[in-house]
Amino acid sequence: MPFTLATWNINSVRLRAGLVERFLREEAPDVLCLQECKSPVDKLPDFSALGYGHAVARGQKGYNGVAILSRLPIAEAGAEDHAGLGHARHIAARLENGVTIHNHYVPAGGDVPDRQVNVKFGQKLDYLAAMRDAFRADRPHRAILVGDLNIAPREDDVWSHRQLLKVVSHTPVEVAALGETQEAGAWVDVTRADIPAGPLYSWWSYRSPDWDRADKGRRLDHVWASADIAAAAHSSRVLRPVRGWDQPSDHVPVMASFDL
Amino acid sequence: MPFTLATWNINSVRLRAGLVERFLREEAPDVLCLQECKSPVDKLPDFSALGYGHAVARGQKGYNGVAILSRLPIAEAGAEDHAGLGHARHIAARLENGVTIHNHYVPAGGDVPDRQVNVKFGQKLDYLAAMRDAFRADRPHRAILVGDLNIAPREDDVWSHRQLLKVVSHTPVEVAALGETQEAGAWVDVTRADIPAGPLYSWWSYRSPDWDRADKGRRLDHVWASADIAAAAHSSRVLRPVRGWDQPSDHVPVMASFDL
DNA sequence: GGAACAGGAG
DNA sequence: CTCCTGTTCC
Repeated sequence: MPFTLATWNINSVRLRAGLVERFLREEAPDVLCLQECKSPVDKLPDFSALGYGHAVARGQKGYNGVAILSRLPIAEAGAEDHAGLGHARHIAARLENGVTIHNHYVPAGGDVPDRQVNVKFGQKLDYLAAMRDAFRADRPHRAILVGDLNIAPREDDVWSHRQLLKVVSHTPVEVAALGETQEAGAWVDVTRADIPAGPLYSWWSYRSPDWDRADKGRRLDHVWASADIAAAAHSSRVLRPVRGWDQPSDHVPVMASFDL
Repeated sequence: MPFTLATWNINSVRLRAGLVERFLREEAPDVLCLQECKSPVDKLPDFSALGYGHAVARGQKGYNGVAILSRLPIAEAGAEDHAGLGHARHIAARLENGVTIHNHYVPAGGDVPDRQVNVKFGQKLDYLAAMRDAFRADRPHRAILVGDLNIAPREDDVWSHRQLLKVVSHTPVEVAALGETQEAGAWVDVTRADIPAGPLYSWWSYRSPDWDRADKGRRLDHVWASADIAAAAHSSRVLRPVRGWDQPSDHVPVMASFDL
């Protein structure tokens, strides 16, 4: 059975509940994974009227927060606190079709790409290492991993490879860490399998007013599939126009479909 | 020559520049006095395109701030720091027709109506005493005093006289202080001269979502005239519907006309 | 640039 | 409840 899935760093789900509604109405994915909800779980907006009667979430007061909204029943849910940060950065749901969805919000990592002087950068690397170790211990099957991984791994995932080599999100040490994580789970980058080459961004800073023309984007949001179901993936999309909606998130949704 | 005047505590003039515009278009007073502009003077919105080419203002960063917008030329402006609080709470303008307009934002006075335990209450009484002394020293002529005086003096100026007797804005000590100030300048309460009896409110708390139905208002905003021109006043109005505008101030405009 | 929080004020 | 000012974080 085919299904479609989306991931979106919403940057406050309560402030942008209207945008989420619009997206759900227009695109109607079977599953939407959100990051940076910035809301306690008991204050999350309710999207069940739009058909998303199945949901799991982890939240904290002003930061982080992840949620999975689903039109399909959720058989089981789980969450992990990778690297013991005490942050709401991961939630997982197994659907009744046997597919497990992991929704991650990897730490942004601060400004300075040096764990000696910037603890947040260390936490980011630790988080990625914890993910890696988990996949080594328990090889994912029939699994999809999505989220804001806060790393743009490829040269064509950023507007300027050279200018971003020392900028957190595109440094070689981060790209290597993400590569290890991906390899540990034998994850296939579904977006890049479908759209193999060329500039592709899912995030544009708020600091540039003319984001569309300047186009200084990065591909921070990802859809990965475990090797056994990767061939079922198709129709990947990065919904750039959403960045132009009223009062937008700085991230746009990334989607994929699976014939399972 | 007849002219109309309005006073309005706008609670951030930059946030509500659109409401001010709407009010100026719909009511077109010759003079609008604003309080709680909450803006440095150099960042005030410009209303000259609507015909208010004459303006004087005093501002400070996040608090207080008063302004007089006028369609008529301003001959002279002045300001006083009553009670030496260092706040932008008063500005005056003499129009070319010889009328002097005083625009006041009297301190709110905090929660506890006791100057021994609440310095803000003492400041409020001191401010009113300083106004009183100024009027004793210099009896106003051809003058109009408007503003948010933060006192509802009469029983029918509040939704419940009994329930507000110990609430700052309607305590006997404040009402007495306001009375002394009024008497010192022989000021006539123009609004109550025109609308002699019955409930009349210019402010409804934000804290009650259903302000209109509950109607727990207070008349905190006033238009006074010096005795020599009081007879020229007429057509007083309190623009209650403005409280229902989108993103409103908690105060509404109070207006009066003068045939001078 | 934008959103969260805390703290002060109304 | 809704401002403003800071601070932190992305």
